[in-house]
Amino acid sequence: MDNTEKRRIKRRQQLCRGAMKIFKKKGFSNTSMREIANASGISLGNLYNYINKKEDILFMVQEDILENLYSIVDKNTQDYENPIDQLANMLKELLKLTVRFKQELLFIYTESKYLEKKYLREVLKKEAEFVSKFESMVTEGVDKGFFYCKNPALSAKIIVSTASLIIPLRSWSIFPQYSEEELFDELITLQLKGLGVSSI
Amino acid sequence: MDNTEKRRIKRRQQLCRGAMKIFKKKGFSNTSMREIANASGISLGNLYNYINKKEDILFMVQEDILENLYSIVDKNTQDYENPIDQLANMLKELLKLTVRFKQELLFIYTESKYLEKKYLREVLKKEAEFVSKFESMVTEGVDKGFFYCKNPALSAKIIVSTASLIIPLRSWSIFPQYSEEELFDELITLQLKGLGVSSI
Amino acid sequence: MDNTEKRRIKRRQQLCRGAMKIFKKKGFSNTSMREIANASGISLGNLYNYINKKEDILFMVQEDILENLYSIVDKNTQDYENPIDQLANMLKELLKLTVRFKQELLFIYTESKYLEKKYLREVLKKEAEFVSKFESMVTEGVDKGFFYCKNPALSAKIIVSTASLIIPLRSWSIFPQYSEEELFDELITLQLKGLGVSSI
Amino acid sequence: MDNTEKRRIKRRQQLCRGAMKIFKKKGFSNTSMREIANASGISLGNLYNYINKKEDILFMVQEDILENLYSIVDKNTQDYENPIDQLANMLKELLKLTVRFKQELLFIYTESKYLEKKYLREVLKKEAEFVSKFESMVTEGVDKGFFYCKNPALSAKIIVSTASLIIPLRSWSIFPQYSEEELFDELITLQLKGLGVSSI
DNA sequence: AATGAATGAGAATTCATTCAT
DNA sequence: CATGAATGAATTCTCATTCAT
Repeated sequence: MDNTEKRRIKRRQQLCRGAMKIFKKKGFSNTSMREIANASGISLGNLYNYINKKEDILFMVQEDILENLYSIVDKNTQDYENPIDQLANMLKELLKLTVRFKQELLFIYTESKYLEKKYLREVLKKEAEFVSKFESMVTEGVDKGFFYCKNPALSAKIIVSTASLIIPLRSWSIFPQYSEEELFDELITLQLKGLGVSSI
Repeated sequence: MDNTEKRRIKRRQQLCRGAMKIFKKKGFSNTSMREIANASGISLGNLYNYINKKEDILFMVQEDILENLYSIVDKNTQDYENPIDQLANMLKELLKLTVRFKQELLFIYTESKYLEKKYLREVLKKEAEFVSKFESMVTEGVDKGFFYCKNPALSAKIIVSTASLIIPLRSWSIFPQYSEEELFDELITLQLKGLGVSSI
Repeated sequence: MDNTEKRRIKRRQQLCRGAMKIFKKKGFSNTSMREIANASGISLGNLYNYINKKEDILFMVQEDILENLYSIVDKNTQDYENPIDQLANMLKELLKLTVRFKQELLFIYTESKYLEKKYLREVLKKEAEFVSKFESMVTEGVDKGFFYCKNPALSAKIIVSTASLIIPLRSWSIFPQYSEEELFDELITLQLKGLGVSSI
Repeated sequence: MDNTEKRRIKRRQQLCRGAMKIFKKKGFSNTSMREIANASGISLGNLYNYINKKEDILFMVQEDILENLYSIVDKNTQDYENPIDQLANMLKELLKLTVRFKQELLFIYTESKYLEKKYLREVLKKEAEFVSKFESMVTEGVDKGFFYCKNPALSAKIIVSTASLIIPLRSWSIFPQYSEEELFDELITLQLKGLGVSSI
């Protein structure tokens, strides 16, 4: 990797981290390039050596978040013999991550619409890859007789969607009335029972 | 009702309908007052006889959507003797509505952050009222022995959140691979089984 | 006087009094027609039955103030045998009035520039008439040997200008350090001595 | 001084000079930012790199005028042994300057009301400093027996106010009937006699 | 005469992007 | 590559004036 490439990567990270800090507070549309420049420590003019237009930053930031997030999921997921434990564990890890990345995920959910087609497709693809892991897990569990449901792939989609969306989008309705632990337990139990797991 | 009041109501509706048409395409922040004026057939200057600032329109539109939506839910919901049928029916109606109001709901989920505190509280209150209906339904079902779960109110929140969010936010991942009917069935089955309903 | 005329006069007064209330606070340019309408109790549309354009109000108000002011001066001025007493008395009355009408006079001084030529000439004429009273008084006093100065008319102009301008425009520099009475005395003494009056 | 600072100073001057040109004709409130930009040769957007809001220009212009004016007064004022000559000289210089800066001074007198508190205080402080020079001059003259009056500081305020205000605000009543020279002489004589100076 | 809704031009200000240094 | 001044189009909002009732 030559120096040019190193710098590009460093700048890219500065940019993503700086931009996200402001995006959390003000959203993408209401954040000015000047604010992004200040927050990322890159001068306004220099920014444009690394992007072509403001929207590029939106994509970079979302990509950065998802890469970061999914790499953590991968790292934290253990292999269990039992598909039930496996799914329960993955759901719990996912939920814990949605707590940690609540704002970032909300940002992705609410600002993806400003991505141009090309970029949106890439983001959706990244998410679809992640979902497919759950699909195979559920399908396998069904095949092995641990789970029961009519349409395993569809059920997996529903379950992973629920776990991904609920905290970023509905935490206001759940916390502080309930604790994180309560929510995790209730949600995982609900899903597993939904898949026909009788006693947990 | 005097003429002034009549006109206010008519204008308000023009405004909500016109604004929403553009908001769907471009989001709130990227829609200009001029566009809203054109789309609603009210002149730019006259707009400000009915609102104080742009943000007021965001609130009016969201209020208009939710009132409309919840009034339809109420109208379509039948009373069943059996809490299981009752919940299944309400979930199905809700899901059907989230299909019909997919864009409007997405709009609410993604643009609420631009509401000022005062307005946001009102919108959240409206949503909370709706959720509470599910809560009493599930609680009742548990009391009567039809459902089983650890925390009925929390389960209800999870279920209604799932049904509300999944189509507006995840339809891209589900359709066109699966049909609406398939999704409805799978989702409702999953939730009911999650609540301990054995055979459906 | 028919009813139409009576109403015009009543409206004119409502308008002047109402408008001035706001002008004092915000100046002419920063006061909107709507504010003037509200303050004067005349509806926005109806205003335009009595004026042609906003500037007309500026003229009406200034005329109203000056008429009011000069009529009070006339009423309060007594006739003295002695030109010295006469001048001293008139100066004192004038100064007292500039205290009472401080804001109105400041308004005239600072906003006359927005009058169109035609109107400005009328206002200046009204003021010139008033000044000419001082001129004849000083001239007479010089003729009778009570005052001495090179150019009586010019001296009179200077003296009346001083007395008219100082409080509306310089009160911030004089009060609260000095009392009104102190200022009146010092100023009148200064002017009379300036006119060669030896002992006062 | 670095380039940035140099540019700021140059821009500031462009801005003051350009803005004043328009302000003279139309007053502050009726001058648009676009006109100011055009008159000063700075693009509309770039203006806002040097100010925060329109009102800042009002302050900058007034500061610029006063600094300019008072620096000329200082330069032109000679030191005389005799307080009488000294005061006469300063009054004459001041009057000459009020002729030269007639419009600028009128602008300050009539538009200060649009300054925010913070700025207004600064302008008034600048003026007060200037007035205080006259105060010490008169006080000294009284102490040394050249002048006589009850309250020297107050008399000084009256005299300097008269000399400052009369031409900017009353030239229409004096010229062209009288020449500048006539006015200067009459006014100075009047004030000195007012201070008890017997023969001039 | 009286009302206030309606109009659209114009106001101040912001902002993504470019460009000279 | 790095800087931040410069641009001018676009934004939200206001306002004098008109007009239908």
